Amino acid sequence: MVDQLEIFKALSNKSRLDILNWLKEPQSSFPGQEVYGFEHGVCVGQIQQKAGLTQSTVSEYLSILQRAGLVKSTRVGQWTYYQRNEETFQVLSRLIQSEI
Amino acid sequence: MVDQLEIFKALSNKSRLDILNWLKEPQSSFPGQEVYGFEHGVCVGQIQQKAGLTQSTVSEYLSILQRAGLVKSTRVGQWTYYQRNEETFQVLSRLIQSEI
DNA sequence: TTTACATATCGACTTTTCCCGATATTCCTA
DNA sequence: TAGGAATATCGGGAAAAGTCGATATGTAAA
Repeated sequence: MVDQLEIFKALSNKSRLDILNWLKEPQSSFPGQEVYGFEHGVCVGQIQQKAGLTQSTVSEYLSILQRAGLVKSTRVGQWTYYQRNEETFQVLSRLIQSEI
Repeated sequence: MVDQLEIFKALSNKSRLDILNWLKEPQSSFPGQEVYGFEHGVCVGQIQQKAGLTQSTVSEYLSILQRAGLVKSTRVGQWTYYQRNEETFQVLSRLIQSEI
């Protein structure tokens, strides 16, 4: 169950759009961070560094993206890895074509 | 030239989403208003009544939607008719599939 | 089991958005 | 060309979003 409005609000912020874009191709967006591995996505710290925002802000933004269904997270040890939830993007794309 | 961020901001409001939806099928969304004709879209007053917002707010919202490229307007006499700009919706849909 | 680190949450402040009433502009008609 | 109707713009108060620093929570390693 997707909430259009919540998705659009989540997408109404430059930094959050950037983050989603970086997560499209983690290896090229976060070079030299292979040490963390990318199987589960990218961890908060890496994103924070690249975004140039505080840790709390990035954590908050990732929650917003997750609540909207645009990303999903996996906890591995002390790290939380985030990756895109492509399904939602597909649903949204179709929604815009037919529903909105 | 579409500005993603501007589009998403325009879509981040319940009333504006409603308006876009009403404009999908003017005849069924605005019954009994055939007197105005629908060739050029729907005029501000009709939308205002249905939205239950003030005239100034609706006018403002329509400007926001227009700046984002989601609607286009035609002035006919003292009326300004608004209609959807379907092209932008198609572009946006594809953008979400491939770019964002 | 204490410590150190990664992330999440909280409280506060600033900026933006929402939405209104009042006023201005545009255009038609008498 | 004066008046009236439709729309646009302006100024402002309230609510929401953006963003931070400080603190709490969870997890791993010493």
